[in-house]
Amino acid sequence: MALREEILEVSKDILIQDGFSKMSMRRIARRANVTATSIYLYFKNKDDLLLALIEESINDLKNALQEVVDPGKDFIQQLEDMARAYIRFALDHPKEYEIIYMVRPEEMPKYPREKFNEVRSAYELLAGIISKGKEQNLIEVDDPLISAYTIWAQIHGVVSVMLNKRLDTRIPREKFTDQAVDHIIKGFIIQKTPA
Amino acid sequence: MALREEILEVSKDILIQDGFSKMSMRRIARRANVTATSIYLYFKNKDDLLLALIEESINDLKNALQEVVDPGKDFIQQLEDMARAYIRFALDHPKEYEIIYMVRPEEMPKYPREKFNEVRSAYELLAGIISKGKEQNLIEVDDPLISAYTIWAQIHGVVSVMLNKRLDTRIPREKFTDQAVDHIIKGFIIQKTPA
DNA sequence: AACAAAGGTTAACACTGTTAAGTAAACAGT
DNA sequence: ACTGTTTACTTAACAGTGTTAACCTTTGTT
Repeated sequence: MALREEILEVSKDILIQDGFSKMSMRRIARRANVTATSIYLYFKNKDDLLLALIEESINDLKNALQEVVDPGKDFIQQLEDMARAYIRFALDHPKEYEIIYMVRPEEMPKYPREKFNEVRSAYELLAGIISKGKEQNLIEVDDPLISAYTIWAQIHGVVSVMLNKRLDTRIPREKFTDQAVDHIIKGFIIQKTPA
Repeated sequence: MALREEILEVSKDILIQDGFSKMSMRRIARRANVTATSIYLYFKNKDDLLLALIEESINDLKNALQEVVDPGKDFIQQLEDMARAYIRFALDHPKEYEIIYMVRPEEMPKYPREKFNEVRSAYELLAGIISKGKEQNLIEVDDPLISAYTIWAQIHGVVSVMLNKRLDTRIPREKFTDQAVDHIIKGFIIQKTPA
């Protein structure tokens, strides 16, 4: 059973150091001092292995977010903290973040629905915060879950543009993230004092 | 020279119908009634071919956006039209949209910088609209280009969550996009009348 | 007629994911 | 102590991959 963990570790190393295209069964096996076929004793196929890696990464992200949650803080501050934690995680562990969104679902129809529930719990972390804001009438929200997804999606977009190096070189990263976070949050807040 | 176009067309067909993993040089060649090596007469390698496909898709997206631009319309309406046109394009041509963001830059360091300039022109389409809003003091903007990227990123995130089937099944797609567009735009607008 | 370029081809190399079949060691039951 | 079975792995093979070097034809030019 130790080999399973070894395979996961080696796979992740290769993925991070050498890139996705270099992550072949034989290469993984070689670095784990077994043959490629041994991997199939612990994973149904390559997709299944990839899935396990995705799961790990999702958990890491979830933990990074969980760490930053502080119910004592002001509501808007909480939203901002989470957004920034998310962005920081993605920029600090770009490969790990990429893994999460790497699966092209059309090519992986076997992707088990229930696996996504672990991501869901992260959404619900955010939805919880939003619900509180709603109670305090600080925020204009219909369904907190939808709002959580909306915020999530927007942040993911911001991050993904940066990770894919799609950002104009003339734009400083920090200014971009600052403005993005600012706008995303403002999109939800009820502004009581017009500028 | 006609073969080059034939290859592009066949490649796109395979990519859309059979998925990325099935898009092999030999399969493309077979369907174009040539041998795989012939492709190398027109494209340096597979990445180069993929790049050409990306370029095509970007242009299609750009055209879809261009169609919707109408300077006669109200500024906020223009923003919304563009956002909706973008989302519609992505949802109507998911594979084509995916192609645009398919490149994993780490694995494709040869990606020529200047190619991105064509995307840039699309950003500048958006930046132009934003500039007008700034002049009219309808919008709170520092640098229109940054804002254009921010909006773009947010919309991309929204779209990408849906395309990757990451959206909670309990959430109706339309409600999600409506709310997303609403919030993204509101994040930029100076609200004069608090609710 | 001779030469060169254009537009292809065949054969091969070193890889890929995956499967069927085999092996060798550890353990369990009688 | 002899079976039988399970566990953990290996070897060999299949069909496919991207890519290159070398080789043909056909076409056009001088």
